[in-house]
Amino acid sequence: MDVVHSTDVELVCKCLQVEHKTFYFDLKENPRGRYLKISEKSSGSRSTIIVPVAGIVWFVDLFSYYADGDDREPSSKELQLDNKVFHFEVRENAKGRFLKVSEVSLPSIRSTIIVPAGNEADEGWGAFRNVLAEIHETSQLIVTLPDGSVSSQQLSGTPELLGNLSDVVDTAAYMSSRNGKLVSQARPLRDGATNLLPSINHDTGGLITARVLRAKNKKFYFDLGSNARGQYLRISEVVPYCSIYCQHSL
DNA sequence: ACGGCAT
Repeated sequence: MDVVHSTDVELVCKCLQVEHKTFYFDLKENPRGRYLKISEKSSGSRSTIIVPVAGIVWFVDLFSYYADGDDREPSSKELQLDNKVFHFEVRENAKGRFLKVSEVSLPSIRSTIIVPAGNEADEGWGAFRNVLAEIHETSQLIVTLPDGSVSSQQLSGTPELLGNLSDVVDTAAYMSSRNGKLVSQARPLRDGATNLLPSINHDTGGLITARVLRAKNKKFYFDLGSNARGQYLRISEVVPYCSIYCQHSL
């Protein structure tokens, strides 16, 4: 199924357990752009839809609509993006209510995931919406630079900063070990987090102080390096595998 | 601990 020798870079990965199902969210990037791969795994079987990055915010909106469901029966929705159409449809069977999300891309390739409604506001559709919203926010924090130069980005009003921070750091670790290119770091507004970031001093030609960041049970190493293509920041993490993140977060 | 969809 999956292409083993993929050149696509993983920017963010999250997973969500709903009832007996596990959903995997992978924000990836290749030269054509970014996309979100959403997979569901249930007792061996697995299905996947691919959402172009521009569609994530619409998915947040649509899942909000279904999760916040007022009294009347929610209607089916369609979302057209690039060359695909996504169909959203609420159904019910003996096991409960669920949302069927189908992707149809031409010529006639269809894939579907089934998202259980869940029993409370913060599970099922609501939890799904929250994960999508986090990924959307994180995607905006991550900037990949084609020329390998360092830049920092001033952001304001970012909630849940530490959660987003570790996502960004994971990305940086992956990208710098892969091709030596750089990922800019968002500057958190929360004091505790700000102090842990490497400092980039533009007055001294972008000198970076190496540091170690501990977040939860993870450890990240920040090191400044340089090669023929310029200066870069290497950020290493002890356990860089997506599947292990998911196990930890469950 | 499911399992839906639909080929």
